[in-house]
Amino acid sequence: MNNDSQSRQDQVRVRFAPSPTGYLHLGGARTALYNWLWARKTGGVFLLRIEDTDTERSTQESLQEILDGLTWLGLDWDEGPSLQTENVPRHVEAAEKLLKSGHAYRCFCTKEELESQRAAAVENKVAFMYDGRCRNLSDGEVQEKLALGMPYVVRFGVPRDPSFSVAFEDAVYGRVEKKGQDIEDFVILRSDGRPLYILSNAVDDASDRITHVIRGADGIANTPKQVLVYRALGITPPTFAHMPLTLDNKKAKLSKRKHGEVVTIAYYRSHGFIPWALCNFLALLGWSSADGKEFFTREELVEAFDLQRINRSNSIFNYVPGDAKNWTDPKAIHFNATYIRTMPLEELVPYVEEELKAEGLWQDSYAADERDWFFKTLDLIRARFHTLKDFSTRGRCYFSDAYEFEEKAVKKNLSDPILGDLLPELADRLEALPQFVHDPIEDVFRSYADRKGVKAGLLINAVRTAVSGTSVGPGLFEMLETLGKGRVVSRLRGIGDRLTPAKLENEEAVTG
RNA sequence: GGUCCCAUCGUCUAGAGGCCUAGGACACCGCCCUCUCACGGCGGAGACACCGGUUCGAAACCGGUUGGGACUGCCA
Repeated sequence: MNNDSQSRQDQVRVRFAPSPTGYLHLGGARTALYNWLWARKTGGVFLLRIEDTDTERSTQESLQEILDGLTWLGLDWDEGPSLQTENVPRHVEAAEKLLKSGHAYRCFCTKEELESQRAAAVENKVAFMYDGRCRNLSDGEVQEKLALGMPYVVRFGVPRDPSFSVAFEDAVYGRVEKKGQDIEDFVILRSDGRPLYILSNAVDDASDRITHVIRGADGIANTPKQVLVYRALGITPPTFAHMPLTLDNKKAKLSKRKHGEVVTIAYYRSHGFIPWALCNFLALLGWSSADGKEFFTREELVEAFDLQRINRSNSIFNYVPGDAKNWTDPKAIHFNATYIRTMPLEELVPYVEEELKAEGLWQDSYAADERDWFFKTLDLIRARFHTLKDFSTRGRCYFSDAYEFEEKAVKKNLSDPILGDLLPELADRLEALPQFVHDPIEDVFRSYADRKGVKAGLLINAVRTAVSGTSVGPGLFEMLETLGKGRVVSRLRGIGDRLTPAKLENEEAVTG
């Protein structure tokens, strides 16, 4: 019992706190992942808090997409999602407390005044920082302005002792210290009374009893301000762990506006990624395991993950626009392909089922009478696939007779005129086989090639293209066995009109 | 402009002063395997940004330079 309450007190509590103003993107997912990993590793709690205080930009669709994305990735949360807007009264209360304790003050400067000051500073290339003029207003002056109904914001009054500085120990970056004189008297409450991020975030982290704030390094700059808020409120700040940012190949921030859908999680879902493959890839952007291992099951990654092994330098998401083969970071594709190729079949099957259903290629028998055939087929074809999409595109010929013929493949493998005579005869011989399995099929090909004085390769490649439409794929004899006698024979017999340009012309002449 | 952070192959990274003529992964190239394409195996090319200092010894520590990034909102 005692132990329980003790451990509850020490229990790690982390959160993912996105603002629902856009899509769940790679950076956000990685932040969520690191938090989730830390919670799972420590037996802690992972909570989800939606920071929707920017009411102008927050949308329901965005929130839904974030939730869907996290669910798809398998990053389950233990508490929430809570909405930050519901906590606004608590934030305002904190601001009032700070006002009373003298840590904050009312500032009556208008936006316009500040903006012109800022513009002038930029023009003169000098640092702009609010000069704190309202800080020295007497009680009488404040009352007077309030009586006049003048709008005001609430600013945090940073101690102005020249020797004052704030410091915190970052779990990734080490000690971070900032001089008080380099910190502006920042706004914590807008003139309409709504709280701002620095305040809300700190107050919510405190009331959510967050122990570790794991977030992007872009948050490091305002962490000293938040530490100031915590202290003024008499709260012990959480441990901060800032993770390096992920940038594009020009070292610019990843954004949907600039890079398009490729930075959104939804894109990977719709383009045939295994969710865990994406997580595994993302984990390695800014973190590495001590033993150099790269592929992890969830359990293994939870076990191996450690805040201390998070990098300090930004990483680059190696996406090159316009590269058809590498439509996203090549290493991400490699991870996905490796998962597809090596994961337990029973785990892969549901993903493929979903894909085939979406493309109208699914048969209920695949889960019943033909289950064994289905598993065997997936096992045969998955080795060459990069995404789940490949099962419905490149793998189409295994599930449907309506597969495409690649022009290049037809030209390469079906252009020899002799095939017009060979293929139908070969079909007859295959049809006559009592056992339509690998070795007998191969015997038919080899002996028929011998008899006709052609290379077996000619027949093999021609048949591959005839039954699948492409020039690449698994070993032909296993492929034919999987396809089954009926399909193979009918496809070979139906191939006539695709055979040679000469033959095509003849047929046209006859018809015309 | 100011404050802060970062700096190893094209990319992700290992590296806590001698284990480094710098290791792994992806991508690339070659060879092998082979009915094609993958997989796999073997091999190749490919990096410590620069300059100083500390030290017997520096990729590692210190300083500077350069480069990059973050922040600099009554956004989050």
